[in-house]
Amino acid sequence: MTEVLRLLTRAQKLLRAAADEAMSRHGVRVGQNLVLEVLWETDGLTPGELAARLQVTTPTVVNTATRMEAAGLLVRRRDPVDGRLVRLHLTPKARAAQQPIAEARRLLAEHATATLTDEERRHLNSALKKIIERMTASTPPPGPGEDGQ
Amino acid sequence: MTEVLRLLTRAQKLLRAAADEAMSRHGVRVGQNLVLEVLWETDGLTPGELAARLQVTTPTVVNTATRMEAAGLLVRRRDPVDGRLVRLHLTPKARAAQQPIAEARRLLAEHATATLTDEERRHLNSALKKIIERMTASTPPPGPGEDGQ
DNA sequence: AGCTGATCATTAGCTTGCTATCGACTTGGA
DNA sequence: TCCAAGTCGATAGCAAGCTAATGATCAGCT
Repeated sequence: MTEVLRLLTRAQKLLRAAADEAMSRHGVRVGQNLVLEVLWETDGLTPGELAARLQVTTPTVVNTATRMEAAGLLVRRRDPVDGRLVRLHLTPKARAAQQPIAEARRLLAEHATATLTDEERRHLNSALKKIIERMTASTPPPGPGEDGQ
Repeated sequence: MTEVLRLLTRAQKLLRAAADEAMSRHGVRVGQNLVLEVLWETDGLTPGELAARLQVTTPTVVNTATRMEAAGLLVRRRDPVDGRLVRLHLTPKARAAQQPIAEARRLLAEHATATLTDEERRHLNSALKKIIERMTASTPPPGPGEDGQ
């Protein structure tokens, strides 16, 4: 019964490691990749906005942004209107990486699911969505004695 | 196409967070839980053996073991025959936690997949297994231009 | 017996997540 | 106008993963 937890953990770890290796060939680590994907779409977001979109805490984005700034992938600019805000802007270097990184990610997904049929892929996606919905909806932690039925 | 990567990451993160919260109620963090599950079965393993079973690197086990030792969950004992080896032995405290922790894990898995049919669960498990097999078998990183067909 | 190479665990240092706290800035009410 | 409360980003510190380098011990060969 708890098998699915182990399988999910293992699969995700393998995929993450493969993604990190692939991204690293383009000078981007696996966590930074997600920030890039959002900023490619909408440049100049604040750390808080980014965190909300990535479903991650603000400190995580702040730290990642610091590393990316050091790597020359983005710059911080203070918002001229509201001095509390910081806006994250991609550099040309980050834009240049868009194509190859998106392609690498596509290839990885294709490779990982290469032995699945289209139907199996659909089933997998829908099952994961159900789990996600179940875990986010009200999030009642299953304590001993109560059953989230 | 890359949707499945996002879904897997998100689902695993939600499950890990829920597991961490549940385990923490019994004085065990989510990474330590895995060490416990192996040592409940086979006490006195070395860090290297544990790492191999958990599919994790030795330093990860060493660091986790240090935290668990500080938490009073296990003790290190030098192997009397081979002085290079360290054997990890669970304390009574760790054994006492076995029942509730295993139960919490079972409840979590049940809760997470509560909205899936038995068939969907089987499909999910088999799809994850296929992905794991695909990613471990020879592990050809999909570089640009070549296709792991 | 003694040295060399292999095999362990450990340490150092990194990324990526988290929570809790701090400091700066804005805003609304007195 | 000015102070209090709220809202941001940044920092500190922890867990858990990784790689690379260190250090201790064992084993095999001369």
